[in-house]
Amino acid sequence: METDQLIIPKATAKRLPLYYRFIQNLYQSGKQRVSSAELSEAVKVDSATIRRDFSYFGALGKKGYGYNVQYLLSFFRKILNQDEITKVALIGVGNLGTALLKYNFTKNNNTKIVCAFDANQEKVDQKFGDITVYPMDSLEQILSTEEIQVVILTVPAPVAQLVTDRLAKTGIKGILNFTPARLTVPSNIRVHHIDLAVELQSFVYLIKHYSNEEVVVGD
Amino acid sequence: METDQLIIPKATAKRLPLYYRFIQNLYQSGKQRVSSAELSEAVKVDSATIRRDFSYFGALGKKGYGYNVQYLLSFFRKILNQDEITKVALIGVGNLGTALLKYNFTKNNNTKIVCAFDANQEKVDQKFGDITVYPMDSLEQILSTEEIQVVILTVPAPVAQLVTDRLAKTGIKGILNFTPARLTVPSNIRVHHIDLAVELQSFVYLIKHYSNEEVVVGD
DNA sequence: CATAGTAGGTGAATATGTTAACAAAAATAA
DNA sequence: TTATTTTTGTTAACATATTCACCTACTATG
Repeated sequence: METDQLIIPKATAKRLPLYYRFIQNLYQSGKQRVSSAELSEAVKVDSATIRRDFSYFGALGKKGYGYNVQYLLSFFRKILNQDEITKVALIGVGNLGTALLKYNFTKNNNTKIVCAFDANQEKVDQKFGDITVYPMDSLEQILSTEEIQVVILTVPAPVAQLVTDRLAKTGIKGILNFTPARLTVPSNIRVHHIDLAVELQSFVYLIKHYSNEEVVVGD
Repeated sequence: METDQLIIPKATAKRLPLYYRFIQNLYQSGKQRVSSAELSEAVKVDSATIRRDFSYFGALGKKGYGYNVQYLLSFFRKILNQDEITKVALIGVGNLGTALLKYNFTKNNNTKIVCAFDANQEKVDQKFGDITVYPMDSLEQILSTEEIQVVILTVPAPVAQLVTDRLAKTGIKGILNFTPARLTVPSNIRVHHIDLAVELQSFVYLIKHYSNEEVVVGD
């Protein structure tokens, strides 16, 4: 919440959860130490990039040895706020929304979808595990009482901006937008687009127009 | 398919489908011309970036006028191969897989999921529109006869690499990987990861650690 | 036809990200 | 202990991407 003094490059920040997950696996499998080379093999990120990423947080490893798995794990847990769960709401319980509700984000993760909203009366009051679907009327009220900061938006594209305008008046900090709409938001709200059609289409473009110089993994 | 002479920066390539979709909207709404500033407002990409992106394809616009919508549209249609549909297969008809099957990619899009696969006998032979679910046994055979080049992978993480190894022996060119597994593939196959848990978690990290210097949209 | 205004294309500056290469330090082996 | 190997952390080179700022060409107007 506090404006951190230590600013990590965005590209690095995006890889942190990936590192965290893999370090967890290592720990669970009983491994004591790991080198940047091994990690690289597993997460498909260049080992120099991994060392550079880690080095933003100081000297986490030991020369000639590598990184201590348990130490790394506890360090990343702190960095990624794993102890404090971030509450998330999901708006739009359609096909994708439902899939995300059933997706167990909390596993290996500090985020949890705690409530959902839908305009369709038939979907209201449905339950997905311990998540209840509420009517759109109650949006502002519940977001406020639940103190929700992040919203996953999976509504139909034509209403995306309308819903966003309502969200803009709440205490929301970020919108993870799965709709194709490019949202207009006030500057205190951050938007991250995951546009599945664009992802698929640009992937196809890449495949058709670039000879395989090299295996490209990740973004 | 041919090793294109004209190589566009990857960052630009990823934005092309976005531009295309918006130009389509403009065209359908009867607009004749558009400036990079207007486009910028709509797709939330800096206008200079848009002009630079377009300029890789030559001079598409006219100074003092902007871009002709119809011309842009037909140009991008060609660029993005909109006339030839790319066949896609989906493997793993779980929650997310099902959502993607119901997602109408073909609308505004040159890609179509033509078949699906699942290991669960109960899901085999189900129909989603005109898409049939086949058993995993028939994977290689159907991918080959359907001449499929791109696969969407939505299987459970523990079997992702196993399925990938089978895919590696087919004529597949690309895997759109929605599983958390980081796949090992031969160099003739391209992988693009969309890791929803990582996306959510790194988004939360961003929100918590970066003061809102500016609204950040997109990747 | 002249003039004011608009808006694309692009060189140059800046910003961001990745990677090779290597010195230093620690681990390991002999 | 000493030599050898391993592996980090980091400098410097490189690669990619974004943005500014401006020139130029065209449009629109009177």
